[in-house]
Amino acid sequence: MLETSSAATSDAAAAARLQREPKYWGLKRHLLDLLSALPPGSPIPTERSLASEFDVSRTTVRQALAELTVEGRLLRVQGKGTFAAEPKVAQRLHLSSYTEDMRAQGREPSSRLLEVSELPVEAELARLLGIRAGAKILRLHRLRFADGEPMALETTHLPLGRFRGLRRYITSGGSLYQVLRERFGVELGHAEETIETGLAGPQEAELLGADVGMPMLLLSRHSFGTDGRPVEWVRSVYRGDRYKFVATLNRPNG
Amino acid sequence: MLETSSAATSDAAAAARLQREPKYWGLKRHLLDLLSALPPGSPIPTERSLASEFDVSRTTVRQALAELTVEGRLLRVQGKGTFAAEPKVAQRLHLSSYTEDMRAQGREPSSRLLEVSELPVEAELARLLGIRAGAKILRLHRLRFADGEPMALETTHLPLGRFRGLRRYITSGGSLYQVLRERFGVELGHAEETIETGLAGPQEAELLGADVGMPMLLLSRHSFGTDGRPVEWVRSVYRGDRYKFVATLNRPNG
DNA sequence: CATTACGATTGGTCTAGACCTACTACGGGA
DNA sequence: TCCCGTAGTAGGTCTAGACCAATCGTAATG
Repeated sequence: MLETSSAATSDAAAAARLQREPKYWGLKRHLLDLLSALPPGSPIPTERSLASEFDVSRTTVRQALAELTVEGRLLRVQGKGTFAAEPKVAQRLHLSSYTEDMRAQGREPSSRLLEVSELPVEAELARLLGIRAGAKILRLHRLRFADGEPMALETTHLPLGRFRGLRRYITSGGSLYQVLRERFGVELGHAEETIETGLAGPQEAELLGADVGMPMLLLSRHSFGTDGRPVEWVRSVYRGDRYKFVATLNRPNG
Repeated sequence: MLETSSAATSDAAAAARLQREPKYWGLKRHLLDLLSALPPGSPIPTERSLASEFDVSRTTVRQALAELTVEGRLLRVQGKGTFAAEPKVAQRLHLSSYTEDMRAQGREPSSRLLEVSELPVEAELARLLGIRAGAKILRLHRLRFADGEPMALETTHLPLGRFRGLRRYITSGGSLYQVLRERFGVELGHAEETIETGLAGPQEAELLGADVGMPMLLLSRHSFGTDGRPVEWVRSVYRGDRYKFVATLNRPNG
C-alpha cells in the first residue's frame, strides 16, 4: 500500500536506512578517503559546497566535519576554511622530560608562563600535598609549545610552606625542577600520573588554539620527593588531536 | 539608527553575545550544576522539556547534551532518556594486569572472545612483528568487562610462524599470556604503549554500548619477549567516558 | 605608498519542524 | 494468568534557512 507513496530519493535513503548508515557516516567515509590522499594543510571543500555536492543539509555536513575534527583529522578555521590536519606528536610518559622529548623528535620546545599566584589551598588538594587546608600554595599556569605551536596547558600546585620565597625564583622559560633542586635541595623521587579524556573548555581552547569541545588528553601528575613527601600536583591539558603519550613498560598487562 | 530595529529578546541575546557565550554553554553550565547534586543514574529532563524550559531549540539542547555525554557526565539511551553517568574506572598502566586492576577496585573482570582468525599480515604490521609481509598471523578480538559492563575492545595480532597451533589453545575466558608461557615457553619482557584519543565508530560503539562519536582512549601495545623478539601487537579501544589510565613513574618529567 | 573600508566567503550558532527508531506501560485477547 | 499489540515518549537524524563572526582580497582614500 505504501510503496508508491514516497518517491524518487527514497530508494537510496531506504537502502542506507537498512544498512543503518546515517548520511553523515557516508560523507565521513568519503572525506576519510579524500584525506588519505591529501598532504597536511591541504584545504578541503567548504561546508556549503559539500552540502550541495552530496545533496544534504549543511547541518549534516557539519556533523561529519565535527567528528573528523574531533578525531584530529581536520583543522577548522573560521573565515578561512577546513584543512587536513597534521599527524600527532608523541610524548614519552616517563624517564624523559617534555624538553628532551620534543628535541628527540626534531621539534623546538618552549614554554610561556601565563600566571603565578599564591592562594589558600582547598581540602582535596591539601590532602594531596600533605598540608593543612587553607595553607598557602603557589600556582603556576604554563603553556607548552612545540615549534611555536601551543601543545599543552599546565597548572602546577606547590606547597609554599616548604618552599618559601619560591615565587622569586620562578622565571618564564626556566625549569621549575631545577629551582627546586638548586634552591631547596629537593630531588624528585617518583610520581603517579593519570591519563583520561576530556573536552576543551573556552579557556583551554583559546590558549591552545583549538576548538571548544575538542577531546583533550588530561594528565594529572602527583610528584613526590626522594623522601616520599609530596612536592607538587599538576593538571595538564594536552591537545588530543596533536598528541599521544608513549610509555615503555617492563611487564605488560595480562 | 539600528537600536530599535530588533526587539524583546535581544537584550539577553546581546548580553550573552558580548560575553561571547553561546546559549548552549549556559545550558551546559546549568546542567553541570544540576549534575553535581545528582547521584549517578538519576534521570535528567528530556531534550524537549529542556528546550521549552530554556526557550531554545532542541538542536541547541542537543549540542549541550552531546558535549556533556562526550565528557562522560551523561548517559543517553534512545527511547529511555538521559541520565547522570558513573565516575570513571582507573586502569593501571604497568606492572599489573587488567584482571588484577579490576579486582583491586572491587570490580569483577571478565572477557568475551569475539573472533579468532588467521590471515596474511600487511606491510606495517609485518615490520612490527618482525616477520615477512604476507606471512600468517592470528588475530583475536576480545571484549573486556568490569562488573558485566563492557569497558574495552582489544584486537591482538600474533605471528603464527612462531606459535604454530596457537589457535587450538585459545579459550574464551583464558589468559593468552598463560598459553604463550606454558605452551610455547615465551615469557614477555617489555612493551611499548601509546595512548591517544579517538572517536568511537559504529562497531566499537555497538560492542561497548557507547555512542558513535564518543571519545575513546586508544591504547596500542607492542610487546616483546625476554629474548627481545616481538610477540604481539595490540590495539585496544577503551571507553573514554568510563576509563582512565594510571602510571607510576620513577622519575617525573622536567 | 600606506591605510582604511567594504564586500565576499568561510565556519559558528540557532531555529522550527519533520520523520525515524527504541523503549515502556497499558490494555485486550488467548 | 500470560502474552502481545499499540500508543506515547524518549533520543537520533535531517532539512532549509537565518544571522553572526572571522578572514581576506580589493578598491577607495589619505
